[in-house]
Amino acid sequence: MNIVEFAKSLGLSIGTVSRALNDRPEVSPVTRKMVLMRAEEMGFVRNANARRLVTGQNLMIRLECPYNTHILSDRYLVEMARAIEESAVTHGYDLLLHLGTRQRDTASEIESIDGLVVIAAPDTSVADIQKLSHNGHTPTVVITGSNPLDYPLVSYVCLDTLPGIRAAISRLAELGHRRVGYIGSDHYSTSLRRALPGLMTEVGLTWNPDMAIDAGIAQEDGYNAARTLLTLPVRPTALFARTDILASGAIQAAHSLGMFVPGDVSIIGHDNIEVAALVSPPMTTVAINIPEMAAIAVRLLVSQMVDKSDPGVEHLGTHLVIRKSCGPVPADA
Amino acid sequence: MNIVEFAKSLGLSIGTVSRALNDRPEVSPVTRKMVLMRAEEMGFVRNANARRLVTGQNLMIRLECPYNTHILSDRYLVEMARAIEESAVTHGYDLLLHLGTRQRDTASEIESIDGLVVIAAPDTSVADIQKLSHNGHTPTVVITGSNPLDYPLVSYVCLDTLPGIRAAISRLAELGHRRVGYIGSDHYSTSLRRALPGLMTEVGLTWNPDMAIDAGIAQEDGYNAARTLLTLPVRPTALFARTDILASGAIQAAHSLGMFVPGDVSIIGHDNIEVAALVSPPMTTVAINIPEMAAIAVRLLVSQMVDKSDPGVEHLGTHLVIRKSCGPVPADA
DNA sequence: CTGTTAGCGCTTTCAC
DNA sequence: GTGAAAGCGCTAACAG
Repeated sequence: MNIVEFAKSLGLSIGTVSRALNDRPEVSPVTRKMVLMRAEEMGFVRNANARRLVTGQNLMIRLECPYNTHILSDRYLVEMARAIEESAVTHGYDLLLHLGTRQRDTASEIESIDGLVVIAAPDTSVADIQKLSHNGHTPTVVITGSNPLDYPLVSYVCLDTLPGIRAAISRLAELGHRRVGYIGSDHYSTSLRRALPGLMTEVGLTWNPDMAIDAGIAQEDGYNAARTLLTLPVRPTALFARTDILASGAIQAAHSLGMFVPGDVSIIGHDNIEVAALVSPPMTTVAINIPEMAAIAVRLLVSQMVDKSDPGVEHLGTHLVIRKSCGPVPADA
Repeated sequence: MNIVEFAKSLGLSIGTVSRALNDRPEVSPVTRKMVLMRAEEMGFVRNANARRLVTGQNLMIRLECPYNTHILSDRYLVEMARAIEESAVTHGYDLLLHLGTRQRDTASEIESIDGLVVIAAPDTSVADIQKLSHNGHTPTVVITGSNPLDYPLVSYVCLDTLPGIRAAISRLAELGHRRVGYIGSDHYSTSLRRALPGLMTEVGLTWNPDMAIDAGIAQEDGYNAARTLLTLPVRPTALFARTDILASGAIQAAHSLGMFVPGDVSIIGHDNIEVAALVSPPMTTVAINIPEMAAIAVRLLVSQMVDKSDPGVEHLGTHLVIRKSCGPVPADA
């Protein structure tokens, strides 16, 4: 059934019906109510494609995820997608999903979306963003774990991780630790590596470059790095790992050396992915406020799409989640 | 730019251009090549909404996920989404995402999709499916961890979990275990509870109803159940948990009792979610072939959408993934 | 407040 | 093999 038949069955013109359905002010309350009621009754729904064609609005945004989600982890992705969808829906938008599995040119649907949310991976480049946003012609917001890219035609939601990391190592200092090992990943943040010495001495820890290892991204990398650190002649009494995955490897390494966590060594992770709460012991870690990140992203995007405002940049902090993987420095250390 | 301007700039009629772009046979090879080339050059892309309107094809399927993903876990969801997207894209379809966060009536977009993939949760009902599929009017496939629902107007992809579970406990028997505890979840499968006694005695284990606990779904439930089982006067030497989440709780329970896994107690999970590989020790578990499940789902859906064939039902098995949480029965037990 | 009508951009007959 | 023209179902501008 289309609007013509529907209008006919009500004895009204299609114009009136359309106005009623669109909640326009020019239609009498009585008529509107009647139209709405009968549409419900008869199950009449307007053809979305015709509406999109004539209005030029798709009410659809695309979520573009990196293929390789390493850092983000699946939990991150699902939570992010869920939060973005929620925000999008409240603004009246639907969510189209690209999980990065496709080869073909995405240009084929250039006009089928109103905006784009890109979840950036560590290796996302300016060229990627440029292509995805069609040189900035499609309103776009990029969600990144670090800093904005050098491409000002799109919006950015960025993470300020330093304060949260400072809180993490500061907690270790309060627990009496002095020698804290760092299991890093230059893959994600070379800036942290640079800031770390200052950060550590600031909170009262001793900085020792031999206790900072640039591991990779896999759990095994964390395992190996932790084995190295924990078998040092003068070993660290606590470890901070740049990701929970690395930290979970570190926990396994401690166990493999017959050490208890947190009895013999304290461990802190970063990201608060699902695993963090499920490992044994549950992991103290630095958490990202994903719903807020998503809400900010959608807000930036909507203001580009609807208000035609310029792209913007917003920052967001992290916070420490305390579980059971940290304790006081062991007496014999 | 629309097709009129584009055609004009080529000195052709819109009919010819349209035919060339649609790869119709009636157009001369020379013309076709020219049209395609210039479209690329000039960046001309046809308006998707106009095409959808006139063809009645949306080339879009919706993925409907349960809000509460407990069992499925996020990994399951992401992998499933990724696999479904991949299959969908090879068939030319895009993926619309509903993560179950919305309240409003989905009827508003009834005609904007060609088909629907529903990931069923344990509590998904016939009424849910009926509503989502618009009484079977929208081609639909339901992916379920157990059996088809009593609603034959849609397709189903089902999991045959029993053979995989049999393989799991059979492995425990081979390792010399006799007393195996079961941490179940009637939430997911009451059928397993019924089949278990037979299964256990079949593979050579002793069946003892006191060693079967109906836990809940949270990690803590697995923890509590395992504490109960492992402090029995005559305790089980191995545990099989219905989900990896429960199993991860069981590992923590063992640690809390000063037991080593697998030295003192062997533990097997089910589902092979991300966590399974990351806990300490990495968990032996029963795995689901998610990409295959997704591929089957999309195939069933496409044959409904394109070939107008009737809904079907397909089954799929699971397999055991051996990691490090199982070992021989301890000598003193 | 309501009815009439001109498109939105495309596909697809129907002529030639 | 190509061009002309009739819609697809809707919204919005224009009359009344």
